[in-house]
Amino acid sequence: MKHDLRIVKTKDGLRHALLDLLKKKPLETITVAELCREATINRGTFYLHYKEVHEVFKEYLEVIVEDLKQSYEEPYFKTNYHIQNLEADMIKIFHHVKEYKDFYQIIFDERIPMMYYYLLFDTIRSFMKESIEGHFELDQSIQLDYLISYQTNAILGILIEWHRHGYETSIHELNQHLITILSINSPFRKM
Amino acid sequence: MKHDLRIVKTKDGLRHALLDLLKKKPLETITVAELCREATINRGTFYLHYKEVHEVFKEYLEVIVEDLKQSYEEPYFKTNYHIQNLEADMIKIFHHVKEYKDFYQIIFDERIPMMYYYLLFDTIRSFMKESIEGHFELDQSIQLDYLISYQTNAILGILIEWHRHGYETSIHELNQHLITILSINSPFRKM
DNA sequence: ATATATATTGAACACGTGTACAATAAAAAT
DNA sequence: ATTTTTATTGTACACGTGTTCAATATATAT
Repeated sequence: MKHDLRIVKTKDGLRHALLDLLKKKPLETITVAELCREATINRGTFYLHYKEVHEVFKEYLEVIVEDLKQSYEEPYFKTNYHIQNLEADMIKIFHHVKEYKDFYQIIFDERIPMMYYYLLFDTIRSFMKESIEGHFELDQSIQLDYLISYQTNAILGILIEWHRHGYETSIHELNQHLITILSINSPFRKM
Repeated sequence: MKHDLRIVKTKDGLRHALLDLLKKKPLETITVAELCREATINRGTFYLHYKEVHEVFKEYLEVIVEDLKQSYEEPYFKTNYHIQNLEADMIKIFHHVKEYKDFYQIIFDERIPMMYYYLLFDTIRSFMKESIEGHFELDQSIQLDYLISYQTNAILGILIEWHRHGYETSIHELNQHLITILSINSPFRKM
């Protein structure tokens, strides 16, 4: 009753059709009508399961976010919050983004709604929270919120820059940059 | 010949109508047809000047970005790149965002396209570039790109967190958080 | 003031959107 | 195997989109 084969078939058909269309044209130009034509599925049926094309894409994204979580959470010895740890964590994210480059090119596209960015932000933020939490004794937890969002978005800033460089920078080079940035990014360190 | 009154009147009418509609409903739900009805302007005329509703909103944003630039670039004694400077710079941005809170609530809305975020990113990034450039002797300029984007997006991370807290955190408190973050955010500093 | 240039309008078109409904097909339940 | 449930389909509707075109209105230029 919960896994009606008709529904599964419909959703799979739409997902498959979207992937095919994405090879030919950008996400923002794909209409519901076009997607349904490609999938040979009635447009009314689409609206029984989704509200917009984005929701179909979002299902792919959830798989990718799951991969990001797993690649990040794979067991390794977590010592304290220090630079080597942050590097090790981030290099995993770089690998993941490179692997799903085609999707991240869509996510960072300027025509795409912020929701995807926030999905990525929240995912990485939860890792960052794990890494940071408990390592500082702060009075108010609200301060921690700002710190974590600061750090999370800083990393996303690197991904944005990577995106703008067409993902041509190698992961090794990115990691070198990260080390440099983290070493420079000490405000009390006079130059 | 360059300032045809008819064009000015049309554009003003559309801008005014958009502001009125924004008081009642979110940007993403405002259609071209609706905007033109509100402005009593033919829909065909709209398409002579704009491609979508976003382009009308973008004209407001350009005014706001101009204010951001001016509030940031107002003359003050720039010493070196150190924490006090970064604070002074950022508190100006906080003030500016608070003043135009209504617009930033739209910009950070999850349904809105990334273009507005990037517009903000690029604006702040140019300030950050000024602040940072020349204070570090780096071999390749590409490294600087990543550093600047890292720092810029980190600040935007604070704004995102502010947005999520409904802009209820006071500017004074935000600045306190920033000081704490900058003091903590030294990777070589063992806790 | 008149002529010229052009912005605006209204109408029409093909296509997309979101919804509703009865008819049909295909699944699950017995 | 038959019944029951429900997902899918086809059709229709009002509305939005983006474009074209001749008619009109309103600027600018002389």
